[in-house]
Amino acid sequence: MDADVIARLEENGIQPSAHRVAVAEYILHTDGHPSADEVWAKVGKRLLISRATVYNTLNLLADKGLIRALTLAEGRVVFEPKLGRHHHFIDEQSGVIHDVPWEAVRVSDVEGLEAAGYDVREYQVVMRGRRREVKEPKQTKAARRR
Amino acid sequence: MDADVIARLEENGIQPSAHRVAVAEYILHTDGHPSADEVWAKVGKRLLISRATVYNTLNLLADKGLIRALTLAEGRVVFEPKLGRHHHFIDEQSGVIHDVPWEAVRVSDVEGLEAAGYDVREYQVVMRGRRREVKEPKQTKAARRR
DNA sequence: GTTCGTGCAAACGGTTTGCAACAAT
DNA sequence: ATTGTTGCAAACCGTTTGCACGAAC
Repeated sequence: MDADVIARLEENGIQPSAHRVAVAEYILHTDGHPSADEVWAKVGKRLLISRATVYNTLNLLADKGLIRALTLAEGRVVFEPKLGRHHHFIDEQSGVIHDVPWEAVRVSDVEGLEAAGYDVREYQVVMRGRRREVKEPKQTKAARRR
Repeated sequence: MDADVIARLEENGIQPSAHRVAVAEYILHTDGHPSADEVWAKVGKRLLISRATVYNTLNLLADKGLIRALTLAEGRVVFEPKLGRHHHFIDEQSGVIHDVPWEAVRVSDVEGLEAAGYDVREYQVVMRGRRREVKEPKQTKAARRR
């Protein structure tokens, strides 16, 4: 169950302690964008773990590139398992962040900024608005995934 | 000098007290992206003003749509005078935010997300990387403006 | 017994809030 | 007098840090 998670930790030079594995298991398998406190609330149900350990572990995972830290909404950092490039859509009412597939939006001419002195290492489109209900669960799911 | 600023405040139903005019004058004329504390440091040199008043005023201006609050970097909110649409480039070393002209990058197919249940009200491209020095000041300036 | 990870509580930094003083109408 | 604005300090909240305990090699 956590064999693959342990493997990933070790590959990245992280000692797979029980606590770290628990945090990593949760954050690597979520498709949401939980804050550190939310991770703590969830993982803390299964074993005794302090906020500090959760924060430290998440930062460690982020440093090693296993997950990504996002600061899109105000006042808090959220984490997501690092899966390829994608864009983000933020529901203005609920604050919920949705992943938008890379191919769903096309961005062009970013290379053109090179000449103006901008070495763009990464970029994404950040969208804000409202999320509507959609009839077909297939569509919704496909858009939500990745 | 502050006649136009006062006018803009009144147009938006904001009573133009001396303190509010001072804050508004500063934030509306900057082309940077100062945090509330930075605004306080600057405005505080000219008149006695408390942090609370600066924070309250900036939030008020943001609520009324005169300026925009951004949370791109972690741990702090920065403000910018609301001038049309543009993108943002964040220097990963310094944290400095640069405005990138709307036309410099083209984004297409955002409308296509409508069908997937996303009512996109606004969007922008957020880029991260490193800012290089550029020989021609003309180029640099043009890219930085707006 | 040295090294590393953890829990706890305190510290921290940016932001907000409560409240009494103070305009201005 | 009522209404709204300000300064100050305290509260707040997410996050980090210091430290002593404990497990593992």
